[in-house]
Amino acid sequence: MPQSKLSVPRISDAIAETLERRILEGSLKPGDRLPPERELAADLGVSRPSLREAIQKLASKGMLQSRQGGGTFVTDRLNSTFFDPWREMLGVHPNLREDLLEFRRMLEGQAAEWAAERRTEEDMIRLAQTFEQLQAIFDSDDRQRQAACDMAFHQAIAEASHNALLGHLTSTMLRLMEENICLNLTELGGVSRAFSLLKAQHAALYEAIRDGKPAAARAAAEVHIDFVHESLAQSLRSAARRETAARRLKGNDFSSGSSHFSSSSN
Amino acid sequence: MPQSKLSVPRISDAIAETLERRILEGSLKPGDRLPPERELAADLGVSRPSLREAIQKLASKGMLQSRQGGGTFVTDRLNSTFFDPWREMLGVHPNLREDLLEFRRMLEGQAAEWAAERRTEEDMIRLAQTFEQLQAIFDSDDRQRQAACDMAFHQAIAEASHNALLGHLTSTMLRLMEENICLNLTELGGVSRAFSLLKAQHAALYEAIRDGKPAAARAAAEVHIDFVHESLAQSLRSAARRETAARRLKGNDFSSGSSHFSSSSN
DNA sequence: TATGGTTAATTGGTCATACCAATGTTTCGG
DNA sequence: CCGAAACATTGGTATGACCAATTAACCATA
Repeated sequence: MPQSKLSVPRISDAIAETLERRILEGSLKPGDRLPPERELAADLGVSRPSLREAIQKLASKGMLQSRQGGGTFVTDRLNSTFFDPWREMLGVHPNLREDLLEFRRMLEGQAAEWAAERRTEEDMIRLAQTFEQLQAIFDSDDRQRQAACDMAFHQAIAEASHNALLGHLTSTMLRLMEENICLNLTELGGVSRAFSLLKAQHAALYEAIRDGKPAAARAAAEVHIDFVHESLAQSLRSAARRETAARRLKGNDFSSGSSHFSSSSN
Repeated sequence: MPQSKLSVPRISDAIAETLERRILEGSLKPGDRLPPERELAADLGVSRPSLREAIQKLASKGMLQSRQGGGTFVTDRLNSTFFDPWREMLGVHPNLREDLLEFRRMLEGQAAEWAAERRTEEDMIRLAQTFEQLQAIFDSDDRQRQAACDMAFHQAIAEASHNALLGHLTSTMLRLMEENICLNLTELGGVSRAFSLLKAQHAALYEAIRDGKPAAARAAAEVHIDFVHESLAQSLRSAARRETAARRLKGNDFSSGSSHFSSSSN
C-alpha cells in the first residue's frame, strides 16, 4: 500500500491538488481527456472513490467536467467562480434571482417608507447629491458609473431609513446585484425611452422622500423595482435567445486526445 | 443525434442541490451538524459514496466542513456574510436591538403574508407540527425548549414563504435573537396571562396562514412582534433595575452577559 | 464501395461492504 | 471530584461489483 505521502491530510484533497497543479502547469491542457478513472487511480496509488471525490471537487470548481461513457475533460474556461457562495448560486439557480428581486422589493420599499418618515437634514443633503449625480450620469454611456451611482442613491435611501440592519443588508444586496444592474443597464442602453422612465421613477422616489410622504415613497420604490424586475427578465430572455441562436450555428465538434484547436470560443 | 438534453442528472448533484437548498432556506443552520453519513444516506435513499461526493462538492464550495470522528458541519461563512459583525455589536450597542426588532417586524410580517399566499400541503404539515409543539411546550417550564419551539415555528413560516433569502435571513436573525427570546420568556414566566396572550397570538398567526389570509397573517405577525418588543423592553428595564440595585449593594461584579448601557450615537 | 444498424469494449455512475483512524462519551479506579 | 481507560460514534479509505451511456468496431445490405 503506497501511502507514504498522502496519508495524513485527506487523500481526496491531495489528489485534487495534484490534478489542479497538473492543469495549471499545462501538463493537462484545456480540452484534454484524463485517463480513465480506474487507470488514473492506479497510477496515483489511491482508490477509485477517493479519486472520484477529488474529481467532484474540481468539477464543482468548474475545472473538470465528466460525461458518462465518454471520459473526464479539462474544461476550457478556467476563469470563473470560486468566490462568494451566494454569487455562485445566483448563477446556478436562476429562481434565486427571483427571490432576490422579490426580497429587494420588500427591502427598498420599507427603506423608502422609513426614509420618508425619518430623513434628517443631513440625509436630504446626501440624497440630493446622489440623486442629481444619478440623473446626470444617465446621459452618458458609462454603464459602470451609472450602476455605481444607482447603488449609491439606493444606499443613501437605505441609510436615511435609520435602521442599521436595513442599511447593512441593502449594501450587501446591492453588491450582490451589481452585475445584474450593469447587465440590465447595458441591455436598456439602446432604448432611450427606458432611461427616461428610470429617471422619472428615481425622481418620484426622491421627491416622495423629500416631501415626507411614506406611502408614496414605498409605492415609488416598488414601481421602480417592478420595472427593473421586468426589464431584467426581458434582458435574460433575449440573452437566452441569442445563446440559443449561437448554439444552433455552432453545431458540435470534438476530437480525441490530440491537439485540435479550431475556433470554438465562448 | 444522441441527446442534447442534460447529460443524465447525476444523483450526487441532486443530493448537493438538496442540501444546498436546505442550507440556504435555513433548515440547516450555520453551525449545525448534519446527521451521520450512513444515516443521511439512508434517509435520502442513496449510497454513502454518492452522499460523500455531494458533501465534497459542497465542502469545496465552503458550505460544509467535516471533522473525522466528529461530524460534518454547516460553515458559518454564509452567516458571517450578513451578520457576523452584528453579533458583537449587539452586545455593545443595545439600541441596535431596537433596529433588529423593527427589522424583524418587517421580515416576519412579510414572511407571514407570503406564507399565507403560498404555503403548500407540506408546509402546512410542518406548520401544524411546530405550532402544536409550541402550544404544548408553553405549559412546561423549560425556557430553552420554549425558545427552540418558538424559533422553529417562526422558521417554518419563513420557509413557507418560499423565498430563500427570507428563509435564510430569518434563520440568522432568530439565532441572533435566541438569547433575547430566552430572557424574555423567563421574564414572562411569572405572568401567566402573558403566556396565554402569546398562545393566542401564535394561534391567530397560524390560523391566518392556514386559511390563506395574507393581510390577517401580516397583521397577526406584527401584533406578535409588537408584543414581544414591548415585553422585551420591560424585561430589560426591570433587569437593569435589579442590576442597579445589586450593584448598589455589592459594589462590582461581572454579571454574565447583561446589558451595559453605554452612550453611543445613532 | 458506401451506408446503416448491431455488437462489443470502454468508461463514468452507483452501490454494498469492510476496515481504519479520529473524536466524543461513558465508566471506572484513584 | 478528577483523570484515565474502555467503548461507541463517525468520517476516511479501500475493494469489488454491477449498471448505463458512449464510443468504436464490425458486418450486412444496397
